[in-house]
Amino acid sequence: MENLDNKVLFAKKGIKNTKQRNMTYNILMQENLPVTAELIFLKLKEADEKISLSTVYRILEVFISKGLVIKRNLSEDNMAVFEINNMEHKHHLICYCCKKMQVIKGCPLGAYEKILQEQTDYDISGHRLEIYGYCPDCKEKK
Amino acid sequence: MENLDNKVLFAKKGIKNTKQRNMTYNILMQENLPVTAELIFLKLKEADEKISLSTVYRILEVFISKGLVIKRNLSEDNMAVFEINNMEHKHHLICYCCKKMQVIKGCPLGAYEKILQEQTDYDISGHRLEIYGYCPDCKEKK
DNA sequence: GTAACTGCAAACCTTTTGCAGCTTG
DNA sequence: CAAGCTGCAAAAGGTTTGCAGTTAC
Repeated sequence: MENLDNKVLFAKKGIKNTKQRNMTYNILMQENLPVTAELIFLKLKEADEKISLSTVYRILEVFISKGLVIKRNLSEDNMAVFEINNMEHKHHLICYCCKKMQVIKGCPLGAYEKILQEQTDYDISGHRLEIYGYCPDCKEKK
Repeated sequence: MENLDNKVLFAKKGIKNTKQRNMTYNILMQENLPVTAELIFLKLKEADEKISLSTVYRILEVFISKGLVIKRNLSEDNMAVFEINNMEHKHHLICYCCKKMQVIKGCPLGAYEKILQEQTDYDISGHRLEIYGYCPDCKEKK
C-alpha cells in the first residue's frame, strides 16, 4: 500500500517517508472522520503493520505541526480525535445514541461572526460547532 | 460562608448538605464560567476547607446527576470543565491568547437546526458552539 | 554516515474506585 | 442510628517521554 502522493507530500513538508507514516496517513484519508489514536493503532495492527501506540501519537504530532492533521476533543468523553486537515470548513452531526458522525457541509456562522466581532471588539478567527441529535435509525427505535 | 439557599436546594434534590458541597456550589456560582475540578480544589484549599480532589470529583458527579451542573470538554486541552447549569442557552467566546472566556448570550442556530433537520432526517436536539479569537487586550499586543 | 524515526517500558496527568472512618438528617 | 459522605491511597485510562536500536535520505 505504498502511496506516491504521500511520498511527495511528506517531502514537501520536510518529513521522512516511513512505512508507519504512510500507513497512518492512508488510514486517516480512508476514514475521513475524526478518529482516536487507538483506532488508528488497531487498524495498523489489523493490516499487519508493526507499530506501537506511542509512535502513532508521535506521528500525529508531526502531522499536526505540519498542518496535515487537526486534533480536537469531542464534548462527551475526553479522548482526542484526529482527522485530515483538508482545509475545508465543516462541522459534524453526531448521533447521541450510536455516536455515528457525519459531515455537514456549509456553515451558518459567517454573518454571525461579523456581528459578534463588532459587538465584542474581539478579533474573531474561528469557531467550533457540533450538532447533536438522533439519526434516522436511532430515532425510530425510541 | 453558610448558604441557606444551597441548603434548600440540596434538600429539594435529595442530597445531604455538607460543608464541602456547599462550598463547591458557591465557588461554581461565583465563577459563573466553566472551571476545572483542580481549580475548585485549589479555591477550597485557599479558603481553608479540608477537602480532597476525589471528593471534588464525586461532588461534581452528584451535581451533574441532579442537573445542577454541566460538564464539558473544551477543544484545546483534555481536561473537563464544570459550570452551574442555569438552564440558559449560551455559548462562549474564548481568547486564543490568554484563554479568557466570556459568555455570549443569544444563539444564531435556531433556524439552522430546523433546516438541517429536514435535510438530514435527524431528530436534532442540541448543539455545541464555541467561538475563538483574540480579545481586545491580546489583539493589541500582536 | 548521520539525523531522524521507531519500539519498548516507564512516567505522567486527569479521573475513578475501594475502603475505613466520620457526618448528616 | 443508619445511610451516605469524605479522605486517603491506589488504580485506571489516555498521552508523553527517555533511551537504545533502526531506517531513510
